[in-house]
Amino acid sequence: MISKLSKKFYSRKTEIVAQELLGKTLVHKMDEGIISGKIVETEAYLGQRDPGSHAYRGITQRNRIMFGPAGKTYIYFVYGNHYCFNVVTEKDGVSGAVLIRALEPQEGIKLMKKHRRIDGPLACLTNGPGKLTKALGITGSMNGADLTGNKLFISRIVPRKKEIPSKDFSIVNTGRIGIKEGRNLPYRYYIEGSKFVSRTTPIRKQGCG
DNA sequence: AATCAGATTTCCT
DNA sequence: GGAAATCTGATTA
Repeated sequence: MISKLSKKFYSRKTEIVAQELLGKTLVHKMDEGIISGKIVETEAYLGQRDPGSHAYRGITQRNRIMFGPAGKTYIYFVYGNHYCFNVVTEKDGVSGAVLIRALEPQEGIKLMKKHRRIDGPLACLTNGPGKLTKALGITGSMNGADLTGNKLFISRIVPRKKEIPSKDFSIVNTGRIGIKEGRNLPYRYYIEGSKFVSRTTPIRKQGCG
């Protein structure tokens, strides 16, 4: 049984949501077909207390979604080339978001390869924040979209009675990647041993390119 | 394996 | 003007 995560799930502390998103499935239903992947790596970006967060210096045109109600997407453009996909957390009026950094491809692998325009190993398709948005067909026009809708959402497997618990992995907690301020704060989480985490992971070097 | 330019938007010192 | 929550392809050893 599959169940979509509710607004209530997202309306909690950012660090909690970041950890609980691990193992859940991000789904994008497009005209071309369904694309989905298991979330294996996340980072928490807090509000005014967190120097690594876009929300650190208060509300701006770009980051205003982070201050609104939970369960929306916050998508921004970085380094002139890439989109990063976040989910908004916390109560309405409190800023916070979780960056999805890596997925393990599930459905629609052919479409992912088409979007990425590569035909390499599976582990190289969605192992980074810029890569996964491209593979799933997520663009800036979806900024602020509601994750409780039917096109783009996150779901969890609800185990039937007596089945294995849905969380059968350990979480590794480290500092965040790609930022200068607040880099040492322990707000990055990933599934121990996953081969699909982003390339700047000490776990192993990936020959992706 | 390591380093680096280039893509080029949004926000700030 | 310069840095930023990144990735690719080229160049150097």
